[in-house]
Amino acid sequence: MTSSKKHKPFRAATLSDVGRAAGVSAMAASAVLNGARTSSRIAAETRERIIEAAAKLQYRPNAAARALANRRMQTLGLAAVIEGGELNPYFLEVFNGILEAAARHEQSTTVFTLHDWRRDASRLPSWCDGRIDGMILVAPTMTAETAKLLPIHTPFVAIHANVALPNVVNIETDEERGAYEMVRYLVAQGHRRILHVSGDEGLLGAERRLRGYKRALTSAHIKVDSSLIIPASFSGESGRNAMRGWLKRHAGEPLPHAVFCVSDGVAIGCMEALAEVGLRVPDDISVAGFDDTLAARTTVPQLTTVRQPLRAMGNRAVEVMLNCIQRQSDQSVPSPLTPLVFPVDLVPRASVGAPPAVKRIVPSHRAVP
Amino acid sequence: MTSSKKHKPFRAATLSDVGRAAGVSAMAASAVLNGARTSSRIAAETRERIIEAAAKLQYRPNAAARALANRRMQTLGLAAVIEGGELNPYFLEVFNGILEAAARHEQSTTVFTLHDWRRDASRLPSWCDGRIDGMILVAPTMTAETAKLLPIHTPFVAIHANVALPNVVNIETDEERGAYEMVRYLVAQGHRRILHVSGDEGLLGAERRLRGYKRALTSAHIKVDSSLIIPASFSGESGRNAMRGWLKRHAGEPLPHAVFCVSDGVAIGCMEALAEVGLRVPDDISVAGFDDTLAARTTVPQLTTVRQPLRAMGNRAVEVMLNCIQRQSDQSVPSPLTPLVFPVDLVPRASVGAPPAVKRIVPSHRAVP
DNA sequence: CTGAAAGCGCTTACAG
DNA sequence: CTGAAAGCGCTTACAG
Repeated sequence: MTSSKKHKPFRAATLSDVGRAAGVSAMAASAVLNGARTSSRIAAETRERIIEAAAKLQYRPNAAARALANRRMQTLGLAAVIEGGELNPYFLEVFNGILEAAARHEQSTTVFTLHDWRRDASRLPSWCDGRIDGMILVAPTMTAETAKLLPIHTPFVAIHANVALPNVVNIETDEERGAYEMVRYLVAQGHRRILHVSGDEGLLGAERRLRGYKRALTSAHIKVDSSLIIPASFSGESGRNAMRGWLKRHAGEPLPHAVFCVSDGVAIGCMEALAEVGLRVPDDISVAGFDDTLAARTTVPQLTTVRQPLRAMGNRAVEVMLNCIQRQSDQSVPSPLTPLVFPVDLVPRASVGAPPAVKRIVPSHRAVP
Repeated sequence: MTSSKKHKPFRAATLSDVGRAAGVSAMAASAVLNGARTSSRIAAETRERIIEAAAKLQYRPNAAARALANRRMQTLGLAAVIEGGELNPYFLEVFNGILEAAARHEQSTTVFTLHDWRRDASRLPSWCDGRIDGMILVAPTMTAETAKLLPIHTPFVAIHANVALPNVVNIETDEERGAYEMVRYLVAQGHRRILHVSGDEGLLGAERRLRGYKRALTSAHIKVDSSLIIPASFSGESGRNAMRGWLKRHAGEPLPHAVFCVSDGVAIGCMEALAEVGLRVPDDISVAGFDDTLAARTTVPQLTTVRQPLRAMGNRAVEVMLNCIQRQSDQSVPSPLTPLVFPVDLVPRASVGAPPAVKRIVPSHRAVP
């Protein structure tokens, strides 16, 4: 193989290549092509030549070189648990919001997956090695102590942390109120025996939802019955199992009028378990979820749920993050805008009807847009 | 503020810092900490000191600097349309497979979202600027011409491309066989009048499924009746409209025994249209889908469908990609392992029963785990 | 076994 | 208005 024909991998054009092609130095090219500020210093005619040369060579500034010089990768990290046999629509919606806002601000988004927060939180620091400028934690389950070990150079924003994390901007929702309003709504439809399929104990979200459930019952003068509170985790499978288990243990006893589930995923699992034994929703039993993920609209019947503005929260996480990053180099930049606690909304759909005992003609429910 | 107290942003430790702390040069530190090959050259005692210093300083090699020197970012790009109802579960499963394999190979995954392939495919080149080492396209819908414009420096792998893309490794499934087997299965249940609600014309997936449908009928000596093939796109809404339209146009005529839909979304739309006119699935008419998305298990009855090994395909995409990247610098590396066409599986659930005319006692269908 | 040098491709002062 | 220089933090030959 001769030297001139050597089959070395093609390389992308660099600033020097562009400069050479345009008969100027690399930094003149830099000023025109990348430098926002200094670009005006270059003569209009030189400018033209440089831009032309860049187009011809398909010049694209090398991200790694840029990052090294600027100490900014223009990339946001996103750490989450996204697996579990069941698909995780919660994640998808938050994710959409983050990607959307990141793209709007011309940031890339790099996704890091954990199998389990407790076990894998220790891996977070290793990802803060210059490949991202900040890290958004989605539904992290970690102790405040662990959070203190996060590298100081990297800003962190958490959405739905299980506890308020130190050194981290926490973004959350008013889950207790969401649960409260859902249960009040069920009561208003005539339900009194309301089963709650709960989330993992110790998770802030699960506890807030449980608190809302209890408070709503109490305020409606319905006694909280602990046999109507069954544990699950946030997965569809656990919801299915929890519902199956309850049905088995309470065979022959009266059904609950309604089931309020800690999440849509759990609610869908419940609906599967109910379908297995031939129970129709909402004719025989009503089911409600929480989150208003995409899946809530794909079930038949569609799921009554509590909407969290997941997308907007993802958006906000990015904006807060960008703000933190800016402040690293420029302390005069003002702090993130409040509120970081987002309100929630009840979304009535077809999975909740009147209880069988008090069946009556009800207007057909329709999806709220 | 005195100079010594200047509040400049903390910086992560560099190799020089580590070298200084250990009393050696930066490249000695580099050899020990990052260089796999040269590391043996360093005296064991020096080694120790360096490792200790690195630990104390929490040294982490800067990814951007490394990428610049190595021309490898250790990051894979992933381009997909992830919004819009139907596609999401599909995407999530592929995504999981990709993230899983990428993490196993210590690659980051950066996600790029498109609103629409035709419009946004032109943005792909701008992302190939050194921030990723290769790009995986998920369900791209682009012309072969557009694919030719993709930068030559970056390897591309596509999962479920709408047409075989040039300069791209294409990973697909045997959709024709999936459709074939589904229709054979319907025939085996006693169905002969089988309606096919098809997908967008020109999409490879839709055409393959249609071909499988026709081939199965022919092989069962059932004449293909073009009035039993109706067009839709891949959305639930189009399925609902297609089914409604057919029912209206063919009022008074005999119903099909079964409906084979091009996707689960379309099948769900069909089920809604059938429910509207009081037809029960599967008692009056059977319905089958394709994809085995989350939604397939949430309908009542659960949907008989065809499963594609999306997760495994995501895995394979990463492995093929890594192989391509290696071959860029080392041409002696062997080519990707076949096969790149994945088999599919029939998933029988409750939405398919016997046709009304040949109704007989059938064992109760249950969900396949 | 260890260090000084050059380079990856960019940017940011600093000279002319 | 434009260019030569130094540096971002690493790696890879090349000397000692």
